[in-house]
Amino acid sequence: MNDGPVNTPPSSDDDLPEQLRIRREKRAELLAKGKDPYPVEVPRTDTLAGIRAAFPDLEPDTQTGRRVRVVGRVMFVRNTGKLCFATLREGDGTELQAMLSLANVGAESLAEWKALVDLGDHVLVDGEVITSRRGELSVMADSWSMVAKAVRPLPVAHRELSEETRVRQRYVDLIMRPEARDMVRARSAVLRTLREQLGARDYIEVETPMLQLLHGGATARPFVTHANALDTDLYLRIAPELFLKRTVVGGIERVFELNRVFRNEGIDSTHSPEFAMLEAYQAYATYDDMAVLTRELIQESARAVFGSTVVRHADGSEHDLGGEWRSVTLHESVANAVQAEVTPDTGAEELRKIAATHEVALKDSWTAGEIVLELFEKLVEHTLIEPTFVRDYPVEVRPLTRQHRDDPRLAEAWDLIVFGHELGTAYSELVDPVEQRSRLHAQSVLAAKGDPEAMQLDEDFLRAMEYGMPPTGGMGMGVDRLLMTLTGLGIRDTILFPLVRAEG
RNA sequence: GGGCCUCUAGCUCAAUCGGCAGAGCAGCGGACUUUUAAUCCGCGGGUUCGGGGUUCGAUCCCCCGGGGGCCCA
Repeated sequence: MNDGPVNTPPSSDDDLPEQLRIRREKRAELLAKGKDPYPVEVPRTDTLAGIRAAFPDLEPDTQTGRRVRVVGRVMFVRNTGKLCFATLREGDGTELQAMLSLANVGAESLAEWKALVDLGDHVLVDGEVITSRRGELSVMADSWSMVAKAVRPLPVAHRELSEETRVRQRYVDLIMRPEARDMVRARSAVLRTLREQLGARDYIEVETPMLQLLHGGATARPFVTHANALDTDLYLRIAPELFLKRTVVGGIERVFELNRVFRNEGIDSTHSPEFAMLEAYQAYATYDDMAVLTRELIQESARAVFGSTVVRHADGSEHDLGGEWRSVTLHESVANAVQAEVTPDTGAEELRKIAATHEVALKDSWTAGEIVLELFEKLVEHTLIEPTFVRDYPVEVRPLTRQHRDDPRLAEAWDLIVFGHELGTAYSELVDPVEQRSRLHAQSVLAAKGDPEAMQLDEDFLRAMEYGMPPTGGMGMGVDRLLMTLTGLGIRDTILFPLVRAEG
């Protein structure tokens, strides 16, 4: 709760804007007439969708004899003298017309309908399924009652909702915009698909700590909180990786977690401070195996949303994510972009010259590997539109990845880039506890020097690894990013209630 | 963190050069028994994001602060 004006009751209804005051008066009038504006139970017999399905194509001016009681939110009203029309809508967006005639409901009930029902109200209509003379499938009311009075008016239905209202008042966005409702369903379909597909491959879903004594598994700035009972600071996890690896050590050979991680960093159209992450680990697998898994998970997610690997973006464009995806090494991709030879043998000095000619700013402390990664991020990443696995990163930028079997300066790691953004990553995991200790020690030195993103030395994680971790492939993928890839929308459209600043 | 744009009625937006703050939808009153964003007649509705300044006079110009968007870091 905050103390914003939303939570502060006005001193009297007189202070309210006219339309809110009038609706409150209508609520009071219902109560005065002994009619509950918010009844506890609603004797619905049929959904609007059910009625539409049962009577798909009636002739105009048909009486079915079918008596129903339906509920819905009033989206449009067309009140005439003795015959009123209203468009009712239920949760999935299905609409059905209600008709109220003087002859059927009587003068008093019709007058109350006109006086007390506003756009946005939920109403119950008891009547017969008919079609109007114009052929509109309708319920011709014998009676009606209020189901839930809306005391705040809905936005105009025929204008775009402002960006701010869409995000701050998602409930309004969901009422007004089918695309907002579609996203909720698309996200659910993707989450269900990921779980089903992993389950079908004998992966076990686990839940590991979100509150952690040490943060690790990624390079990112964490949120800090405090546990009173332990009188100690805790971190909200930036990744589940180190606990999932402990799980693999324990013999759970195929394991995944699909839940929220938290990073105390920038907020923009591609970054949210809390986001949903999938991580999966498979013993006796490599980063090549994880590439196949990742591609299949994404392609199945596309099928779950679109019925096909062809995804449709909000701008109307279509993109086929089907088939095999191309791979390129990090150094090849940079060499191609800068039109010069760039290999693991290229020295830092040479790379600095290349960076200068392409106006890429570098830090003095960076190694050759770090410079190549910067060149990739600045010059290449946004150009990779079709799904591309970018492979074999410098070992110093992947502290949890094993050295490449063919070149110890490289790590067996790939990033998956789609539409110019990183969608997922995978490693052949580092499982040598001695090597892992030395890598984390280097990270902890960086942390001691003040790098807030460096990893901490997690002795318990190293102890687990000392018991022997099998060779393992691991992958991670941002679920919000996956939804963005599938829909072409920004991250705040994929998250139902994204973080927003407190209202002023 | 920096730059640019923006904030006006319930909602979406206007307002000329600094001169009585308007429209559509929504609302209220009236007419209308087949409407589809119903239509027709009439009427209300404003802390112009907040604070300060300049001015006879500020939605408009200046300063500080807040919210939102876009671009950059």
